[in-house]
Amino acid sequence: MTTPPPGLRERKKRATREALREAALRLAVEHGPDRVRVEDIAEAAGVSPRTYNNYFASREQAIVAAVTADRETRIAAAVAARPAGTRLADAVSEAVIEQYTNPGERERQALLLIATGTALRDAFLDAAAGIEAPLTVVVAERLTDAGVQTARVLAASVAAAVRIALEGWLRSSAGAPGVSGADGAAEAAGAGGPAESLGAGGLVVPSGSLPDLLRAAMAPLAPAFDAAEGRGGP
Amino acid sequence: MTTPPPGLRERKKRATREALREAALRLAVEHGPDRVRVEDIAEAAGVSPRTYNNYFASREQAIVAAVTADRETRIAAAVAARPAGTRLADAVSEAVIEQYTNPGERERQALLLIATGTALRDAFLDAAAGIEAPLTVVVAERLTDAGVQTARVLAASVAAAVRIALEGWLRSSAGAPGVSGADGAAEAAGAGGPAESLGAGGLVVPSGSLPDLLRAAMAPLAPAFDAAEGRGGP
DNA sequence: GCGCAAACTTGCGTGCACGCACTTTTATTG
DNA sequence: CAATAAAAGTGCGTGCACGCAAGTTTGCGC
Repeated sequence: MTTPPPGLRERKKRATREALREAALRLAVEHGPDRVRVEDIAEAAGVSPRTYNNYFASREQAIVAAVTADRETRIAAAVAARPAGTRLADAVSEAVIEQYTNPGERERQALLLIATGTALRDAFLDAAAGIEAPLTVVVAERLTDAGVQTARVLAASVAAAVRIALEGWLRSSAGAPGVSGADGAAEAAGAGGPAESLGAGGLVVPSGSLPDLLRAAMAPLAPAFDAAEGRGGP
Repeated sequence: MTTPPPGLRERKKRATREALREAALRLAVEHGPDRVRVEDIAEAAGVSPRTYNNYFASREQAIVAAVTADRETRIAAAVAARPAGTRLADAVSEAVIEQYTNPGERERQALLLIATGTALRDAFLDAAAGIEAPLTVVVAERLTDAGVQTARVLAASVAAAVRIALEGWLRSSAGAPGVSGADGAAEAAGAGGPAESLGAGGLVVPSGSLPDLLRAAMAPLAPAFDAAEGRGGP
């Protein structure tokens, strides 16, 4: 029903994607992230440069994908796997933390690489937004009463919280610009006054462990989940 | 204290930015969004093409900025203007709706233009994320007990809710791809099954008015704001 | 007024994203 | 198994984002 035979066509696609991912990561580690051209990655994967962009929309996405892989769908699956009676807020929170808790050695090396430059960092944070769509599906399943729109908002809020936690986690040696991790649009406003003072002052958890940061970031959303589930107080 | 004299340098910058914005919008309306090159916009604003990118990171940003302008900072100001006793959730919600409720004729024309293509739509939604930083500041002011991290998450959630509302609002004639409006990262997951069925079924508010959509999108977050404020039940 | 330092602009060059048209490969149907 | 449809890969051309290293303007202290 799900995948009778995966189909030869599909296998080739996945193989190509994985080849590109790994080639991108390997070359980036070997020569430094800025000294790798798309042409090199494509060649290392045995494919045309043009084909590269059929798989990844930006150069950084390929590198980041080597770490991200299909984390999003696994999070959704992990949420769906929790028993039906559990508090949705807990189910989501634990599923997310569980999937972001990896002692993988290769991933740690990749993350070190990602933390070096702004471009890769942004791509990594953008990739984290990928959990929104799968999360919306599973959340909507449990919130049949509240409507799809509520599920959308809650899933997006979780994605935002994850992004914030990751931002805080990556903020170690490099000076992060400000509060928001969004693209240049914020700068266009020209306000640029008090935001820095917030970003600069490290009042909150200088650099705690990632699970703790994730838990702390998602905690404020729990009441919203409870209300959507119909749980009044406790 | 805020702006003793704005300074001649700053005035020129703002003038250049505005010239670029308006030139971009005018040319896009005249010749269609895809038939305007950066070179044309720069020339119309009397500036070098290279300088254009010193003000806007992408071609679409300039066009969108003509509508967005400094809406973000006005939202923050509107929140700060509410009396201190009001429920924070209401203050934020009303401030946002207030700033997105404009019967401006020129803006309506621009939004019609924006809705035509995918690129402009995405840029517009991205620009909406610009409210996050200013919102974080004002929310953090009122939530001194809960900590800055909570303010960050709540502000980001509001920004996400606004994005979702705008997505739903723009979904009229053009077929939107799915649930998430994020960039191509979601597609990389390969899940792509149930998400479409959610996006396709227009169960929730076929195309209500924007204020209603915004209100509905932000409503699920109200319990989170209440809890952060220390308000137990009501 | 004078000159200095910082900020803004600009030309140039590089790599990249992506539309279009075309070839090659895979899947399906009679 | 052949014919045909669908989909992925590829070459090419265009416009764009952005780093770098000048050139130019603005602000400020003397």
